[in-house]
Amino acid sequence: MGIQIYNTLTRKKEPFVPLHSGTVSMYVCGPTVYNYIHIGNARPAIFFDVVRRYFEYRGYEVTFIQNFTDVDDKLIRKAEELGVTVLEVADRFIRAFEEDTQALGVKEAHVHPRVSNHIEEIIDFIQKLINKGYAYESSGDVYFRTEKFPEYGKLSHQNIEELQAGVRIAVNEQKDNPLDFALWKSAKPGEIYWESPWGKGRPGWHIECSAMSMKYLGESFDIHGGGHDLMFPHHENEIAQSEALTGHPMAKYWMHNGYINIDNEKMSKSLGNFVLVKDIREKIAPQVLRFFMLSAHYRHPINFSEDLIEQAKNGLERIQTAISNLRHRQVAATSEVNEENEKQEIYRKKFIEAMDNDFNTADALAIVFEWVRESNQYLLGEKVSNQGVQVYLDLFEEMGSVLGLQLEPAEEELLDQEIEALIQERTEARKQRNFQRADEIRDLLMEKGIILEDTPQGIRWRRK
RNA sequence: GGGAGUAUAGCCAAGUGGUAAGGCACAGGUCUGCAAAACCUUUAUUCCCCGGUUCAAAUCCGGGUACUCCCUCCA
Repeated sequence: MGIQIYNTLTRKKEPFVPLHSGTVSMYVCGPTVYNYIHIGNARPAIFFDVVRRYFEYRGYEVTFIQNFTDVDDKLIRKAEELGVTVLEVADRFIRAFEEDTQALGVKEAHVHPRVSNHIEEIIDFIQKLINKGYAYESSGDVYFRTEKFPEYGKLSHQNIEELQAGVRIAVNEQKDNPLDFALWKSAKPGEIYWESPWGKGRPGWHIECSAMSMKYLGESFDIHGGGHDLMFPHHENEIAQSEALTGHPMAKYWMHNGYINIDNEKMSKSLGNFVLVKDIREKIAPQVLRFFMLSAHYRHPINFSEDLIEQAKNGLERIQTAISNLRHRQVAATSEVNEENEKQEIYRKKFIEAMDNDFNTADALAIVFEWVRESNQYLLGEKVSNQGVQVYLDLFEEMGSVLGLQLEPAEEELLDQEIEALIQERTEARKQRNFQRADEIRDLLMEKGIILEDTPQGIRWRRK
């Protein structure tokens, strides 16, 4: 079957056929860097990272571009607030973005183009649109003439008449038509600006993605991704700009991820319920957040609450425990019999089948859990070999790396001597069937956050 | 007004024509000195409601109901 992708443009799942055999070019709308990212920003970051990893896993050479919007109204306001320049604000929050996404296990994009570094390309793009009659200058601003582009609305499946009827914004006198959107905005006094044929100003929001994707990926590329809310008007406008200029489809597949609600409510400034990644990282392991995000289909909305995070945490722990069970047995395993390869192949196929189906990470995780059961059952059997254990570990590693999940428990740091001594003492006590003392020690260590387990292969411990 | 989406067990969540995955929680059992971990078993005659198509529907069609999002900056 191969990889199937749900394409917003056609509203159907389609087989993925790359523009250029063996390669995938993708562009994902990145954040406006005026603040720390919240968990709503984390969803596309994590999800499209999985898309990228999966393509790589399937042998494609991927070029992954994600922009930073570093010039816009929100940045200008923030800069005033902080008494620094717009670009200093951007630098600061780009660093924060990198820290947060790195913690979430997101691989770095190949290029993170910034608007402020691409003004020349943007001006050039706009000039060409004007030359072709798709844009017009109006007292220092430049607008895109939407009625010149008959396909306007094809992505969000709305037609121009209905859009016009629904326009809620105050009519801007500069525009010929309320649906026209800004390509270039003239600078107000004191604002950051660049020189242009239309005077001092800065790019409108949508043009950056058209200009920068074209620069790095060409006039047509494979996949354009972003949040569901960007579908209209942002992506619609990108299509209008790019396709008006080039006459070719901008992207072949458009992918949109669903929203995150907090306790069943939309995240919004007025409700004050924004959850920042940097804050949540202090309370829950980033891996748990990542696991949580991947436990539902990317196009469905998900709800965020403490209770659901707790569920995710416990689920992830089941997988990690299975792996440490394998590690624990690895040294002791003796039998040389290994009949697990066939089983591994079956589960690998199931995993690929799940991911092929429009990146169904929820299904893929279900396969990981089935592998957990297989693994635990294996360890229960008579014939456990190091080779067999390795077969289980290998597929865990393989699936984990596609999902970007660190399934292997973190390297256990050494216990301090006092605790080491207590464990020793307890082992002795158990030998002498002094269970009272043994239980005492176990309780004591439990208070220190260390869980002791007695296994046929000897005692083992883990942190709570 | 226009567009899009969601409704599946206590909770989360796949499945989109062939007779309900997986996880969390809960209960019983096995193992254990007791635990933990693990394994086994049980847990939705049924997928928001009402009609229809079909040998067969959670899945398709029609009509409702509820909730969410977009059309204004937004992931």
